[in-house]
Amino acid sequence: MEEESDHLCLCCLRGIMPTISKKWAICIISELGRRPSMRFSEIMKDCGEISPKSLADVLKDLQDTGLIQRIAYSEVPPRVEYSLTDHGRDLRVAIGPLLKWAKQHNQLYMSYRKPELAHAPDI
Amino acid sequence: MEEESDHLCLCCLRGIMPTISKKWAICIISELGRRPSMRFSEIMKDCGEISPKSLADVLKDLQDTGLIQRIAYSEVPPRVEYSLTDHGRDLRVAIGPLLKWAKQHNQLYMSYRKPELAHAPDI
DNA sequence: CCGTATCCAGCGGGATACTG
DNA sequence: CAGTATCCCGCTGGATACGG
Repeated sequence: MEEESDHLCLCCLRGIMPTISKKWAICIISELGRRPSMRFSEIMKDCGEISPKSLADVLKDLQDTGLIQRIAYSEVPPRVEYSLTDHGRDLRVAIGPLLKWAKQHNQLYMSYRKPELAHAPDI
Repeated sequence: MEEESDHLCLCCLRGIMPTISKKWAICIISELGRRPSMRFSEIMKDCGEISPKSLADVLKDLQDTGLIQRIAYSEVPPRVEYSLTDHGRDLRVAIGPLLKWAKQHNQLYMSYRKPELAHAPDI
C-alpha cells in the first residue's frame, strides 16, 4: 500500500501556472509582500512598464485565485488597497528557492523592473 | 552599506520564466528527474496529450537554456536520450516547495498528465 | 485616482501529414 | 524512431482613449 500524502502532484501546479506564469504576477506578489498594502498606482510605478489594462488583468486574476485581497474605500478621490492573502504569502515563500536558483544561475536575460529596483531585496 | 549577496532578484527569474512557464516544461523536468534518461517517445507517452511538435519545441527550449542534455546515438533506428543537467536537477529541487504549496492549496483545476500518473510521486 | 473599452500584434501550442 | 513542415486558433499583453 502506497503512502501518497507526501507525494507532490504536478496537476496541482498546473492549476496555478496560468496565473503565476503571467508576465507580472510574481513581480507583483513579491513587491506586495514587502509592504502591508499597496495602491494601484504604486504597483504600476514599481513595475515600471506595465499598462493599466495589463495590471488590471493580472490583479483580477490574482484576486480570483485568492492570492491577493482588494479593499476599496468609498472616498473621493477613490482609494483602493491591495495586499497579499495568507495564501499569497505562502506562495511568496514557496517561490523563494526558485528565485534563489534563478539568481545563482544568473539567468539574467532581461529585466522588467525599473533599474533602481533591479537590485533591491525581494524577500 | 547594504549586503546584497543574499538578496533575490526578480529580473533573474524573469529570464527563466519564458522557459519554465511553458505548458509542459515543469512536467518534463520532473519526469526526467525520476530516471537517468528518457527517449523522445517515452516522454511523449508520460505527458499523455502532447503533440510531437510541442514536445520538440519545449525540449529544444530546455536544451538551449541548459536544463536538459540531448545525446543522439548514430544507430538505425535512431536513438536519442534526454537527461537533466546539474542545472536542471537544481531547478527540480527549487520548484519542490512550489509543487508542495500547489498541492496544499489544492489548485486542482485541470490535469495534463495521464490519469495513471496523476497521483504518482513527482519528487 | 482607478480603472474600463477597444483594437491589435505576437506567440504558444494543438492537429495533421510527412521524412531521414 | 525522432522528429519537421504547415496551418490555424486563442490567449497574452501592449497602446491608446475614455469613464465614474
